[in-house]
Amino acid sequence: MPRTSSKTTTTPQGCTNFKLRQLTRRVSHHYDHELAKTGLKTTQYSLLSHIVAMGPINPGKLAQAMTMDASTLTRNLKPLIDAGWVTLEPGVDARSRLVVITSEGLAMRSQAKRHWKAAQESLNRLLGVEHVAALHALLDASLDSLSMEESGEDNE
Amino acid sequence: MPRTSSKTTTTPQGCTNFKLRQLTRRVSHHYDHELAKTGLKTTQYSLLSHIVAMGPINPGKLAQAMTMDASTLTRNLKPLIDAGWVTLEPGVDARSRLVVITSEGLAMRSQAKRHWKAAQESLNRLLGVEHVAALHALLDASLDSLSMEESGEDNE
DNA sequence: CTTTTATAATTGCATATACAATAATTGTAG
DNA sequence: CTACAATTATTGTATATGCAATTATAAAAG
Repeated sequence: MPRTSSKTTTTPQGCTNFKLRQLTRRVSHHYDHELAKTGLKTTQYSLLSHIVAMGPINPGKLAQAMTMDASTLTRNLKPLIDAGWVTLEPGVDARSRLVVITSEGLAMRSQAKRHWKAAQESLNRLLGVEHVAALHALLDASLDSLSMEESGEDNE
Repeated sequence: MPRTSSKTTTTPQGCTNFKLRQLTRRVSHHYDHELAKTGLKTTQYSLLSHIVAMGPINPGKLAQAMTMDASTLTRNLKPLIDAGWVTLEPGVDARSRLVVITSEGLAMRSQAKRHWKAAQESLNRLLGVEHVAALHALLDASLDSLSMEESGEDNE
């Protein structure tokens, strides 16, 4: 007879990567709809927030903290610099730099934060706060597990 | 006294969108590392798989099924067409088209599937199968909830 | 039959993303 | 001090992503 045990029958179906990308598309759409009122993309809001929180910081460090490639960060900064929300200052070296928020950047982020909050709260309502909390926990745990990996697989 | 109830204290912290994008970057990196051996990006593998599964299909329908903008699909098809894995055939109308897999496309997808499987299984090991199953369930449920929304907010 | 409206896909524009290669600088071995 | 190695950021190239506008066709209205 077919196995009907209550445990260990949980082989994941489908592709984790596709599911993640698919949901990311929808969720980004949700936030963007709200943040559009400020002229910021959701990705730009995240970047701006990290700069505010992590203060003057090297591009490399910031990229690492946000889990993105350094070259991606360089390019994502450009619209923010062009808009005058952020500046690139000299660092301790002649090779290193410092990403610095401007007062306009602070004002923009403060305004955008209200819209972000609205988007987050309406998402909480749509999915249920418990659901979102559980999702956050799984996402954070997954990220941690994958960060371990990266450090310890130089076996060649 | 501060509230210490075991329930309803679960207000989600942080930004769902950022967490999703962050994990998506890492997970895509994981799959890409494995799929690179085939010359396919993970996104291309997903697209190819959907075309195989959904047979000759209109671009619009395919985009909808994959939760992506039609214009995104148009452009994502280009590399696959250039590589000869897919063709664009005339549809029932002179305006509609059909996305069709080629024999080379089938062969490529079959080869790539092995690498996808390896990537998925190593992810399962890294995160734990129970963990991945739970994540899938949450991602699927979230997507469903957000799909409802879209249909029913035409109040103007 | 012509004008208007709806449908299907694509193109223009802008951003997001990363790998490989490069530039610029600093550090180190000899 | 100089040749080589390591560090930090950027640029070249290619794909991923979506909104707004456009093209092309079909359907509906009059």
